[in-house]
Amino acid sequence: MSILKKLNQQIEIRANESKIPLKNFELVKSNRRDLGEFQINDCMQLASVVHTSPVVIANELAQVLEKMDCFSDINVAGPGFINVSLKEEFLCESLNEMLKDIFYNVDTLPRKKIFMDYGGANIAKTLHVGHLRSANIGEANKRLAKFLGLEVMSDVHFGDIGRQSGMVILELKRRYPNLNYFQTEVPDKYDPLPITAKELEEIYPFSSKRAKEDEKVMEEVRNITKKIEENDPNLVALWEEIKKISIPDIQNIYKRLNATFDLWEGESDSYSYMDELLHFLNESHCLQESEGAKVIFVQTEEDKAPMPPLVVLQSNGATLYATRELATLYSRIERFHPDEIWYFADNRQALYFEQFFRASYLTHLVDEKTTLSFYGFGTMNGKDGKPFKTRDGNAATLHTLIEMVKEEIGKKLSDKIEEEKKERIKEQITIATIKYADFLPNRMTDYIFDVEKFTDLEGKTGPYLLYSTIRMKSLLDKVKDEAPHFTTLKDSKERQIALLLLEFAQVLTRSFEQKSLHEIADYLYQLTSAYNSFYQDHYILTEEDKSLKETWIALTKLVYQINTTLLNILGIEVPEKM
RNA sequence: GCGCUCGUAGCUCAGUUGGAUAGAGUGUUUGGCUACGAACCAAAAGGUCAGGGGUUCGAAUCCCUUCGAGCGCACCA
Repeated sequence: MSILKKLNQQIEIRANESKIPLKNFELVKSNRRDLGEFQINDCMQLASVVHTSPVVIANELAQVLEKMDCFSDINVAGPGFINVSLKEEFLCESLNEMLKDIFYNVDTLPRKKIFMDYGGANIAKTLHVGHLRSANIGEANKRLAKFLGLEVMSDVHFGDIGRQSGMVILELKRRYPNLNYFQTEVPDKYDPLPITAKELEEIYPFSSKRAKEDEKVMEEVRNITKKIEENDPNLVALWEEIKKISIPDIQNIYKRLNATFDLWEGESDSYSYMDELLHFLNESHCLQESEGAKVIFVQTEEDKAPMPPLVVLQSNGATLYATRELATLYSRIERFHPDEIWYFADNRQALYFEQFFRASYLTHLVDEKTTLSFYGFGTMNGKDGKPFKTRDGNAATLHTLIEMVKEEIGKKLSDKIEEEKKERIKEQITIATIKYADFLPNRMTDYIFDVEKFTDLEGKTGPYLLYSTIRMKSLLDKVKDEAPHFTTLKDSKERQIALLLLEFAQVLTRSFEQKSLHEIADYLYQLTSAYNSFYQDHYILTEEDKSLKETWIALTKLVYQINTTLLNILGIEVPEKM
């Protein structure tokens, strides 16, 4: 159990023994550092429960704390606040334990199996900046969950079938009508595809625009889409070829972003479970006919707003996104038996996921013990507040963003780095810059995509964290033979770092609960910046006071460990030099 | 129309299970490299927490209301 959690529990138990009914007690980091390191606000609320003045309760609680031997400077202030600081010995002992094993200050979780769905790239559409969030947030949550002791598994869940396939194939047919995929009989051998990944990227938006402008074209798209679904051998073969062109590109970008997936499956993989699913849904008697389509009604009496039914089969009998999602869920439950399934996607899909979840429970596709969760994230907008588009009207590709940032990094890279290492280091700093900038805002809120924000290399940025962490490493390399140990913590800058180190467990737990990494991102900056300020004040290597020097090295070592641990959770690599 | 999210420093964002004096980065002005890596450190200036009302010992945070923004609302994904 983490240091502060242990402390909180002890305080609560002892307070209860003294008839002070503290509940869910937590020491709060003080925002009045002049009065103490932690504050206790609970006495004001307790006053109305026990019908005593808050100051009287505060004084009683202060006496309990006095006996505990880990606090100093206990004082009651204002309407009933208690301010306390930690004793130097307690702080040193705690940090020494943490130095031995970082998990001394981590609250691990009971083992559970989590299946995660993030990424969501579409075949034949290049990844754009909007895909950054899903990859980053999903991957970091996966790493965080694993770090806290959960069993996790992830699937990229490609959008590899559906209307877009109809769109792309129709346009391909228009441009290359003589390809033998388009003849009626099945050829002995299919023609090689004459297109590159680059052309593929251009085809989808082109075709999509045509279909939107002309209902006849849209009808053709629907027909082709349906034919693929009905297993038309030529069209299926063609689509498989298109996937082969598209997927390596996508995988490459995910790899660059350090996003890893245990499964590289797609919506189309759900087809092998489709018959079973439809049979299951029929048996559940939840499927109803409405306006020619087969739907599941998911509205309940408690709903204040209208909740549209989930369409499972279109009027023409074709499946859609929801159907494939249900089939995918069916297969995941059957194959992996997860305790929880987490979906990471844009907030705009919130209503859809609500329908999908309700349908899943209603039909008993999942039982009540299995938790389905949707974790939405904000949209990445341009400066005009609308989803980000470049000047030519298309969304900026992730590839372009990465290369743009990389160019800036290249300009600042130290000349001392060996030529053969430069490329790799440049890449590491680039990815760190982009990822860290993406992690800073809260998961839920929309944020403005600004190239300047991503190409900024100073201040609260990825390069700042890398630079500082590398500098710590460089220092530690110079003192390898010393035995670092906390023996004294008096100076306010050192104590501030120490308090931040104690907070480590809480930061992890809160981030995990909220599935938002901005707290970890912010904590990394706070810790690093507190350390840098301390670093500037002292020359560690030449310090003559031995116990002071040992403590400072211990401090450096622990901050370094926390930094590398957290950066790793965020999916950010630390280069050896920069 | 109904619903969801939001409005905090010039800009970009934290802070919302109610706590004391609302924070950071950036930008502006200024100071610090012959000592462990200056992609660093230090200082100043910058606020009607969109407006109004309410709840209470206490509100950026909870409730009501006005204004403003974005998103979603069955055969797309």
